[in-house]
Amino acid sequence: MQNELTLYNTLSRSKEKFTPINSGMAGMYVCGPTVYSDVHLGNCRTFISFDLIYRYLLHLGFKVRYVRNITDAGHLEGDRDEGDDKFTKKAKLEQLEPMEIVQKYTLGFHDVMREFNALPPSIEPTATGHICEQIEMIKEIIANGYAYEKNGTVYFDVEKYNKEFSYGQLTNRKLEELLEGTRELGGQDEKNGRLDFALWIVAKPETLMKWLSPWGWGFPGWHIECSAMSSKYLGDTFDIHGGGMDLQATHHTNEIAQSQACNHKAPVNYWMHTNMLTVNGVRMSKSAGNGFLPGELFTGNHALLEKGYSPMAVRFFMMQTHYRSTLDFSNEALQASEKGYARLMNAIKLLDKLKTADTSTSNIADLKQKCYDAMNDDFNAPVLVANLFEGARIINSVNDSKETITADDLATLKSMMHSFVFDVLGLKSEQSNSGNDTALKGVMEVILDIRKDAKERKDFAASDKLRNDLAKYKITIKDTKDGVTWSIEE
RNA sequence: GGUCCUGUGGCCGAGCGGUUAGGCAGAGCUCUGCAAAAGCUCCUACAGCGGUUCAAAUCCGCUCGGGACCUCCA
Repeated sequence: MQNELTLYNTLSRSKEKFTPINSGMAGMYVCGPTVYSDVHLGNCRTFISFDLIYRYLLHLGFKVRYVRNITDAGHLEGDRDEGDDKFTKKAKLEQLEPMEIVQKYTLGFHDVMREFNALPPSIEPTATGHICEQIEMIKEIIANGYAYEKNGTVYFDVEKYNKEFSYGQLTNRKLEELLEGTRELGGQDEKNGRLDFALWIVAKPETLMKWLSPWGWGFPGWHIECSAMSSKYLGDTFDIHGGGMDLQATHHTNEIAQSQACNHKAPVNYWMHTNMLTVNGVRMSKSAGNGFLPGELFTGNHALLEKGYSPMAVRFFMMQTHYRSTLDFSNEALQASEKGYARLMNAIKLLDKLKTADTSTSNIADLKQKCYDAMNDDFNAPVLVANLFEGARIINSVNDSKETITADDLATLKSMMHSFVFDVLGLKSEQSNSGNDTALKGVMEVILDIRKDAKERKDFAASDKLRNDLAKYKITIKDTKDGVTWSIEE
């Protein structure tokens, strides 16, 4: 669509024109959640950012295969490749089977994504469903000489790999620098090198989630699942790999090393990283204990929240910040978004009621182009939103007969507003269902009729009482030139 | 200690060499019985100090803040 899509590639640290491997198609892999606890809002931001990217690629007409995994195995608590995996630990805590933990939090994750109106990915593979692929990949890496086995655990040999490839390329660091920042190996460590990481981890007698491998019973290391599943579904080299910025230095660095060591090819053309959500300037994270659960945000049931915010208000809040900038949470900012979102949606509702004229006072084609320019510039949603507000302004002005619009321009404006707001930004109307209730509609008609009579008699005390009483039930009455309207606030 | 990012009006947040970003809040006006909504107008900022340039929020240097990663985290 008008001009080309560019995106910021972490590999080159610059914006690049997006050229897919296969014309008209796009393969995208995004690191999904580890389902051992509830997703917090910070996690959601990443997935909502990539939902925007997915939606825009679809809007541009790309045939997109979007793969987002579910990590449901392995993933140790520390960096020492020992102890329980996160699922076993949580299972013991909640007295459930590990797979019950997985099921519980996977369902919770899907519920939250649905609330945020995030499209489901094309494929959502699980680590436990791809143990064979991971074992095969590890075997290949060992065969190629980049990994070694010690007592049932397989380690990736980072220093050997670095002799031929650049291990720190994603974060622009040299191996010597990385080694300096790592602690010395303790006496009990069996790894050869300080930076070596586990591909496969030996099971202990009490380990609950384990599989039989050529190296005995064990479970996969965290990084190998993404390498195995991305190459299975998208090929040895694919277009876009995304994830949160916190995964860049370790997880994605190791993914590149694994895939390169296995397939002798760079796995990804464009690496995209989304920035963190912060609270009072500090990153929201599970370990910092400053995260909210989406449910707490919707209900307002949290010490930091003054009130509840609807999923769409929150989504809109996120869309007003670029995905590579940190987004700082605050009640004030969220309330501003809530109002701005309502303003935008109200304008869209007016689109169907506008009267057309022989001339247009605004350049709609130009505005539409600006929307594309914003999104083509590394998915700049905040600028898109600014342009959509310009659209809202035009709609309101035409509605007030302060400006005019031709039928053709109105059709363009309408399709532009709808496709960008609903399809690309992924917003949806939060109109209460009760508004469609025929009984309620009837009652409102009767009430408004009574009020109309009162107003005609200049009995404003009576008409105001009706309006104020209805307000208690969050029903808003507006007297406009063309008559009375009513709506229910969520 | 190392690798980076960042500091924009009351708040959030784009811009990254020459234009009013935008939203919210605030003030005034128009419309209205009033209210709400909407429109118009106003509030015109870029941490500090130097430098480059015809021109800097935007590039360079220094100073002072804030943050991330280097250890599990989206």
